[in-house]
Amino acid sequence: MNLESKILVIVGPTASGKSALAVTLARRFRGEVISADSRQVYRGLDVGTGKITKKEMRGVHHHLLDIANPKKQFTVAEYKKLAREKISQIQSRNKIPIICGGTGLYIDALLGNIAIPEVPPNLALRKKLERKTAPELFALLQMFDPQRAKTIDQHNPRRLIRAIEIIKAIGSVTPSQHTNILQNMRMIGLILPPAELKKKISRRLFVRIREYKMIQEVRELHRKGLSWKRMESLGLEYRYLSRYLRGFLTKTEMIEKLKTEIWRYAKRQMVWFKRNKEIKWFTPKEQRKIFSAVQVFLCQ
RNA sequence: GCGCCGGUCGGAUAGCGGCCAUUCCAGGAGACUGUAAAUCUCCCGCCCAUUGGGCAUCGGUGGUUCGAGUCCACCCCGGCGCA
Repeated sequence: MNLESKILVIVGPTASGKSALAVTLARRFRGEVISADSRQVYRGLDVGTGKITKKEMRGVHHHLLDIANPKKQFTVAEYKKLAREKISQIQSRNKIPIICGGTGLYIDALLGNIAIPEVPPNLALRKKLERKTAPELFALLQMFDPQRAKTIDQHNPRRLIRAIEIIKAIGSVTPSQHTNILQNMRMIGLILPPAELKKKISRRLFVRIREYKMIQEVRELHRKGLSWKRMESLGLEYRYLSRYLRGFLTKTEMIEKLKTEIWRYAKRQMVWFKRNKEIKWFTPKEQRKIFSAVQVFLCQ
């Protein structure tokens, strides 16, 4: 096995310290970081997404940040394509790609654990289907593709619509299979006790709000034409800050709501990552252990 | 002191004599085939069980009634009004 083909992946819930670890590992083992974050891809979403700053990068190259217009929807498929390109570019420079992020779907798609049908979103169709109720959509799906209907969540309109969209384009939803799995990679997960993570989340939120930058950022995004509706769909900070700016929530309500919502998000991330048995878990403080794990992996 | 209103699962709330005590928030467990920070599901009084079953419970104590969270009396607590 040659060193160039190895890939490092860092995952974990929000506020667990992934970005800092990625920088440290990149500096130590000659790596470049590829972000795996569905919100940090957007330009202008900085404070709210906790995007790493130039200074924090400490000279390490970072990829797939600020590559998309927030007014337009970025998708997993684009992510996978771009990230695969970045991986080979980095490897051709004889460096180690370090994939780092909290978006489980993006990481699994990139690694090849989830197959993504080659069917782009069909906005017109979606708009039409959105008027239907979940039972109606499910009935349609049962008619078109009974196979897929068996495994889908029949209460989830978004999934049902996507399935129908695929069927309209290519006839049926092919059974999911592992495709093109990336070899030679090591997954490192950062985890800390719930109480500690909660505390970190609150503290970080408090700082971002106190320094006023986050509220300014959201106000500015809206001034530049990012609709409130779009903010809602971006979730968390953008959703609740926009509700605050529109006067639906007081500042205190907004902060409380955000704290609990971010915590719930962190739990969802954990649920996703926990089922991946390849991830080796560490606490952020176990840096030495992480170093030696990486060392061993790179030398084998 | 008098009058009015209210006291229901951690918080808020529905319930106007009988059928499973409702809904929201918070809490917990999960799902995930191009929106994934999104979207969706389940649990959330106690005990046992595989479906299910058993026992509680609506501030307190009595009462009316075949039957009471719901009606009555008194008491306790909170709010408002009048003194």
